[in-house]
Amino acid sequence: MKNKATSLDIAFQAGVSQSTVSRALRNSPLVNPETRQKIQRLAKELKYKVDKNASNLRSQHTGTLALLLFEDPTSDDSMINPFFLSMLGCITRAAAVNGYDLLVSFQQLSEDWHADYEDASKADGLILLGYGDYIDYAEKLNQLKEQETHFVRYGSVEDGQTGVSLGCDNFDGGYVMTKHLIAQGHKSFAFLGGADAHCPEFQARYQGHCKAIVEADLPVNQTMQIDAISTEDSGSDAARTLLSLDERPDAVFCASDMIAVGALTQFHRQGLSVPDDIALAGFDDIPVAHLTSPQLTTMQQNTKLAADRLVESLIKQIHNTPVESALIPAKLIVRESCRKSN
Amino acid sequence: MKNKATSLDIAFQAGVSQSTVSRALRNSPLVNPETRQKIQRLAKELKYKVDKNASNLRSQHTGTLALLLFEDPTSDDSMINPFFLSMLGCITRAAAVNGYDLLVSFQQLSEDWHADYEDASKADGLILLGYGDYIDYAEKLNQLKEQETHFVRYGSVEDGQTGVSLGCDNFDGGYVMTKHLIAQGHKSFAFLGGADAHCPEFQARYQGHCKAIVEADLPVNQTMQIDAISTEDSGSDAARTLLSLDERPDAVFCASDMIAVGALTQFHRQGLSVPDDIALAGFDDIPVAHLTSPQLTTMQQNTKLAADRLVESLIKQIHNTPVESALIPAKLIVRESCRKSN
DNA sequence: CTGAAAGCGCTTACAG
DNA sequence: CTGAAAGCGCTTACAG
Repeated sequence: MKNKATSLDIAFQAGVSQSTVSRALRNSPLVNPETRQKIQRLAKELKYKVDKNASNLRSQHTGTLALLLFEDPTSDDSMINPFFLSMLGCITRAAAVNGYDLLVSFQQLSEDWHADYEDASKADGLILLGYGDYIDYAEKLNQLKEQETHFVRYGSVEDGQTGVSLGCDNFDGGYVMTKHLIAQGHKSFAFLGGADAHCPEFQARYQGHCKAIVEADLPVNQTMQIDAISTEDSGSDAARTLLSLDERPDAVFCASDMIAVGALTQFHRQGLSVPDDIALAGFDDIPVAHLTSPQLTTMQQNTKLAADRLVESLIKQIHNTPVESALIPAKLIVRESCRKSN
Repeated sequence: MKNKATSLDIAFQAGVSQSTVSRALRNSPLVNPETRQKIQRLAKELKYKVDKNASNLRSQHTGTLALLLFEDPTSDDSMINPFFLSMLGCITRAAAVNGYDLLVSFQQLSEDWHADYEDASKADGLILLGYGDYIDYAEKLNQLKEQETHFVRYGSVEDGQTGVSLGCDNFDGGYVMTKHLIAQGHKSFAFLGGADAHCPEFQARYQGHCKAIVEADLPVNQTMQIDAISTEDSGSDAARTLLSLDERPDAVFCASDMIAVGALTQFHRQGLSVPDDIALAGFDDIPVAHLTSPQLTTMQQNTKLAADRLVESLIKQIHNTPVESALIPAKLIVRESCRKSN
């Protein structure tokens, strides 16, 4: 980039002041239409672009949003959870549509994330995305709040949380899926996925799952809840643990599709047929879910809708419009992996 | 963000000049170690962060890289090609490792991309990623060059291209895969994917494919090359067209895994068994490739390696170190979809 | 509607 | 090793 044109160059050529150039370029009504047109034409000719650093510095906002993606430290380094990848894609688009740039950052690499972004005047607001230990990061949310940083979180939505969160209605999702499983005639169940406060999203799915079982007067078997994080390997391990137990459930509900995919591989490896020997359900509806064999029945999270809401909510906060946390419903997608087993 | 601390606040509390604070914070050797420590401690206490806009404006560089992702306008709006999604993830990481921020942008939304980023002083350099009509965009590359914008492109690598490109060795990839198919005993082939200059990557894969066939003294059948873009639907359509022809090939080589996945679905729908009735191979090794049934034999593009190289090359250019275009080899991943059919 | 001037918060010669 | 000063390229009161 040599000899970049500045607003002064344009002012000189247009025979007006630099202030007028600045106004004309931002379509201020305070400028004569003819002057404006002349200036805008000149700007195009000179390939002039407003220097963002200068304008941001002066006006004290950035026109960019930052997306902080947390990753489970145990997850495979080279592979990002496809669900978040999909969210990332949709958020990028939503930000662009609203005229914001998007700064993307992975947060395994910096412990100081809570301060890094807005403090550095890089972004007007933050989108927080990812699994990760909720208990660890609840405190950082308080710091963000204290600094009056604008942020939205995608994740579990509960009363008393700091800041605004959007998230899938995990409890209802777990409930709906389990009702479906019961309606298919299944009577005993396993749940693959961590189900404690460290991972409140999975926990809510589990609680919804249990509610449906109890409502159907079926027994909840605690030993059938096996921890797993959202990776194929972890799902596979959990499935192996499950199959080593004395009894085998009719249906296995996995806290995420990644877990389900891992479990499916394990079931096949041990000679079990899905859904004939054992039914299998996931959560998320990631792109692979309809490509596995059998195709996976799952609860769909609408990533495009979620991304739009996230960006909208953040921009409202930036404009000081009050916003509230909200739940986004998940949708049951019935495919092949849960057909009645007898 | 209220009352944000500035370097002046620190200078005042430390009893030194603002210049010294600036130097101390950037670890300049020109500052007394004790003074430096005092200043750095103070900065931490006050949660001070350097204002990027101000420092970028003054020093005339941004510390950020911009990733421009082109998309095939025909592709499904809500779904980004998983191969590029994976690249996006790896590039984000690679940028972070090198101390750069990453601005992500989808380029269906702006025709003016060639000017938008570096000109606006948003980024020190550009990474160009995506399929898209090469002929359309070759000219824009010239504009970038003319403006002395730093950029790297991921895509086809050919002599006489403007700027520096990194890319998979598509020709060799097509060749290696086809040799494998031949070694499995297959004698007649179809190729699913566009094979003209608008999509030079697919074209190169096709040319490598043909070379292997010719070398084996087998006939190349032009009617068996069926256009497709890299989506499931397009692959499925191409497979349908293929099956409507008079003869059926032993093996189908798809220009991408997405095409292969679509083709697989179509074959199953028409009652064909893969690989027993027809062998199927892909290209990319996207995450679903090992989850289909049968698992897909494919040529793997190492996205992590590619991302590292892309970022490295761009940073070198920013530092005015000369860099060259280069090819990254693809790796044959043999799975189940190509076993000999008899 | 327009211009002159201040100033956003830094970095970096320059002088000591 | 340190400080005073200039200046990056804008936006925005302020005065006309």
